[in-house]
Amino acid sequence: MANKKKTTIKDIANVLNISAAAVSKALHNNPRISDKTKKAVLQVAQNLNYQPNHLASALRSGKSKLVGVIVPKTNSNFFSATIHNIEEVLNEKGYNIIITQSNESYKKECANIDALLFTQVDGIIASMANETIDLSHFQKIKDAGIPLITFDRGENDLNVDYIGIDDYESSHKIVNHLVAQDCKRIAHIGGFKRTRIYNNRIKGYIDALKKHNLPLDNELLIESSLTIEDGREKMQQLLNLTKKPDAVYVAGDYAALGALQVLKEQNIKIPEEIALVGFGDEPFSKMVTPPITSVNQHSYKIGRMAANTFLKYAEKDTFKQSLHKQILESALIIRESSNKKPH
Amino acid sequence: MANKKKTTIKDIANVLNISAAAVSKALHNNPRISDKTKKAVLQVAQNLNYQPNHLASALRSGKSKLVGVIVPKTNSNFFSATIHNIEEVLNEKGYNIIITQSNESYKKECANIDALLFTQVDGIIASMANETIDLSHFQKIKDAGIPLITFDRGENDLNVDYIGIDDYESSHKIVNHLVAQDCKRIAHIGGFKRTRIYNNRIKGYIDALKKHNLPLDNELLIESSLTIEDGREKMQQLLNLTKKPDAVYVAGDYAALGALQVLKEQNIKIPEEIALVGFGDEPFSKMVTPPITSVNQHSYKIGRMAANTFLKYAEKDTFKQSLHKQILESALIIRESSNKKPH
DNA sequence: TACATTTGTTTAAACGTTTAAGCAAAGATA
DNA sequence: TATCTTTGCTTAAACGTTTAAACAAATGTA
Repeated sequence: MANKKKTTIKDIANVLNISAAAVSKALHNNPRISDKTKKAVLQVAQNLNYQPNHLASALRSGKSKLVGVIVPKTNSNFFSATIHNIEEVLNEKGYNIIITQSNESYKKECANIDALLFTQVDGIIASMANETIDLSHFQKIKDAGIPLITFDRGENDLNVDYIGIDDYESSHKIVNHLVAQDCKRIAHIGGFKRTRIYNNRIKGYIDALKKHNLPLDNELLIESSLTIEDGREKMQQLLNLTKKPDAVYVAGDYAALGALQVLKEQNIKIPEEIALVGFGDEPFSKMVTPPITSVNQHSYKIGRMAANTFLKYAEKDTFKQSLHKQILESALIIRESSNKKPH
Repeated sequence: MANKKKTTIKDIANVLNISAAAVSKALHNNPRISDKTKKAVLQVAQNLNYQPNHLASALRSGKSKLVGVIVPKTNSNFFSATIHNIEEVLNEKGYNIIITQSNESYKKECANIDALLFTQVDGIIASMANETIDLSHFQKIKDAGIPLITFDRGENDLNVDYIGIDDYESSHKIVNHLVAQDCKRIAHIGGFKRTRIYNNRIKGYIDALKKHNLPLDNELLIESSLTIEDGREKMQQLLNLTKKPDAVYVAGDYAALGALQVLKEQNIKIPEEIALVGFGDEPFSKMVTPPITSVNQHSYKIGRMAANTFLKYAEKDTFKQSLHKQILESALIIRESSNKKPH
């Protein structure tokens, strides 16, 4: 049955013949309330199954104790794990999080921000959609006077905190590894250039090739949406070249899986004929045949750092954000797909 | 810069020299307000960048326009897609959703419920954690007088709405298919028996075997957590049997992937020596080698139905829930891993 | 004893909105 | 003309909390 009347602070006050204010203070363990009263209040609260009305306290205090999280997709291991860690840190401090997904859509991202601001969140932790170029919707968050923390996919122009790995350096690690495997024609199926992290990976790839005096061939550098399907398509495109690559570095594990699939269908030996490297270290990467070399992005640390960065601002009653990057070193996990000489 | 003062309904009223009540009504397009006033209010609201304070209106109206969603994990395609569809339906009706994940933990699920009730959500759409046996925390939701809609993982004892596929029947479809492939010793790596859906799959498996007069061998029926790792382990356990199975039906695609891995490592021909079937139709299932036969759970429809069921209650000011199941027929997607005779 | 301080509470206003009730002015009815 | 209805607004209370200010009683101080 629905619509029971909820117990309020006043009900408790009536039972004990004290004021609502006293009850509120007792519940907040105010030192000016006697232990006797506190005990009585707690007891009655329990008996009446009192549940504080968050809306009322949030309205009065101006703090909702809610933090919004915006991610492109929840069904990636990286984002799922990051969210989990954000939650763990924030729950401990009495915050709850509202997760929203943009599905890589700019429009959805705008809607998400509106919804979160509408809910009066105390801050937002976000990773941007692929589609996003214009940043004015993020400006709304800053205008609302609440902290905005970005991670993985951020933009310098926002002038806020950012937590992520060094994508440029990660590309170097990958190319270095492939060169050490005697690869000479290394292709890159990258993400969209307009997304900063993918652009950095591309830059890192290009610069690393230069460093090793490898020719930079335009047909070896392809932009992709990084879905499984697109990974297949772009791999096929590479195989259609007259001068095929001997290594392919894919900027995402899902697309790498698609690429792997195509290679196997065509009986191309991995890593002997073509070595394959992914990015993101999804759980399936170590489970497919052959296991795919990938880059671990420390979702654990990133989530915790993002949450702690928010908390830093939340404690202050006034603050000013500026571009402040916290960059973690990524870890290249070498597996069979690129390892020609196992120990 | 932080902490700008926000524009309220009163600020608008002051500018126009009318009452706050008139502004509120104008914003809600109340027929008793003149068009002239409405236009003026809208104009001023825009100029002052007025954003309604959701907390205040929610407090006053008793409706937060927020719906809580609880899932075991967001990084599964099924749940991610379901959430997306729930969101789509609810957003259209002015609701926002708060996603929380239990990570299959009973404790976390309790915490999630507390957090959602604390946030004064207008209803909760939930799929239960594997660990959950005791249901008293869900009782809290009913006690709060808000609708509870369960999907995929529910329990009859809760006496609320449930939306899901027919797990029992799905097992029949799988066994029927495997029998048609001439399989005689069909194993089942199932989920935890205490979880209703997995129990139903197990029951369906057993009854289907009986129907086909196949022997029910206890060592062929294994309980698993259905992670990739556990899938590996349980597959190995089956391979260690003196009388190996000639088909394995795994109750989840992640575990099926682990099983596939082990089979391939040991050069067992799929599907000739052992046929493999998964459950859930994760995106990777059609991409691995060989592609895994699986069951599609209609996440699209389930999400929309769950959302619409909630809306049905939300519109009423009083309601009574009871066990009401909406069961969808699942779809068996036959792929190479179990298809001995392609067309 | 007289005054100051501490303790434990109450009163009342506030947070920003919604809404029932009231009311004056304008328009309709007869 | 007198009365009824409609229109367009205002007033004031309410939602459930928090909190500054006030205050009485108890305790401490000299």
